Amino acid sequence: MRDTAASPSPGRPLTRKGLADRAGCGIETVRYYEDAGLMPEPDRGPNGYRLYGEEDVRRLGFIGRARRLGLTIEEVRGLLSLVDGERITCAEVRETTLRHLESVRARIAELRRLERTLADVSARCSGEQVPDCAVIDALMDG
Amino acid sequence: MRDTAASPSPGRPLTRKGLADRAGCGIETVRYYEDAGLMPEPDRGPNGYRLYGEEDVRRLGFIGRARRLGLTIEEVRGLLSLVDGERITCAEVRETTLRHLESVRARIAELRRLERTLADVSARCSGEQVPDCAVIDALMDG
DNA sequence: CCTTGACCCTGTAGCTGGTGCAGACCCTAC
DNA sequence: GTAGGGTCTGCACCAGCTACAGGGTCAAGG
Repeated sequence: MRDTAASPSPGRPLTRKGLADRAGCGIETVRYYEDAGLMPEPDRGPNGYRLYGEEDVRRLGFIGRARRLGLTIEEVRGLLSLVDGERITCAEVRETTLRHLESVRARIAELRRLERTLADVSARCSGEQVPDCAVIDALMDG
Repeated sequence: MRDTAASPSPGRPLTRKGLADRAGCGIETVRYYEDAGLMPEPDRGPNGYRLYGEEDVRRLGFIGRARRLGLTIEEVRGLLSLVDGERITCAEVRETTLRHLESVRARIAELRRLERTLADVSARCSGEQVPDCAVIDALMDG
């Protein structure tokens, strides 16, 4: 792992909201990822408050970016276990990524078929104020 | 509504499974749509069994096709209330359809951006058995 | 007549990926 | 001292189903 120029972990620890803000997610989401085992159990202050460091910001950012790329929680968990285990290889990561790329392409193809159907069906619709519609007929008698 | 050449409603009523099979969905789904108010409360036989007719087959088929086109339950409910109210106009249906078409196109555009990002990121991946991966770096330090 | 197996009924819990709320505590500033 | 923010926990909720438990019913076969 490359080190960022920022301060190392226990400079001044972040609260849950601080972490959430830094990573651009909600505080409940942090807890959810913790429950789901994607984020480790953090240290606690004397008042029981969670304390986070820069590592957590990076990790939560990783999760967020992966999720925004559409990876499932399980896929993210897989990548994180590679990272955590230090036994990460580029080949393994590539496999997850390409598999996901395939599924994205499949979803695009599916949506394009859908788009055509919707365009076709709505083109047959006169759009007038009449109680008779080709869309409804198509759906009812399809 | 156009009449189909099939037998009218109470020829020999269908059971829940019969209806589900005809419409190509599971029997639990039928109950779910009933609870959700998309399907009407059916008549019951003396044993309390639900009894369905051809109208129900058509309606459930309508719901299934609309769902397969990606309409939400709420959108389907909207269309059905137009159908039920008999005050259906082509213009109203067209509006739902076009709005949905827009959202499908937006999803396609979003997925295409995603596809490019994934393709880019995986192209930077050597795919070798080395403990260092451009994908992970991109996600960690993005 | 009895059993087997398929079906039906209801209520309820689970799934994914969070979001939000209640009720309690804590901490800081004014 | 009190107002406001923050934090803690546990829980319920969203879509859109799916599945299971624990019972009842029914038709066919032996």
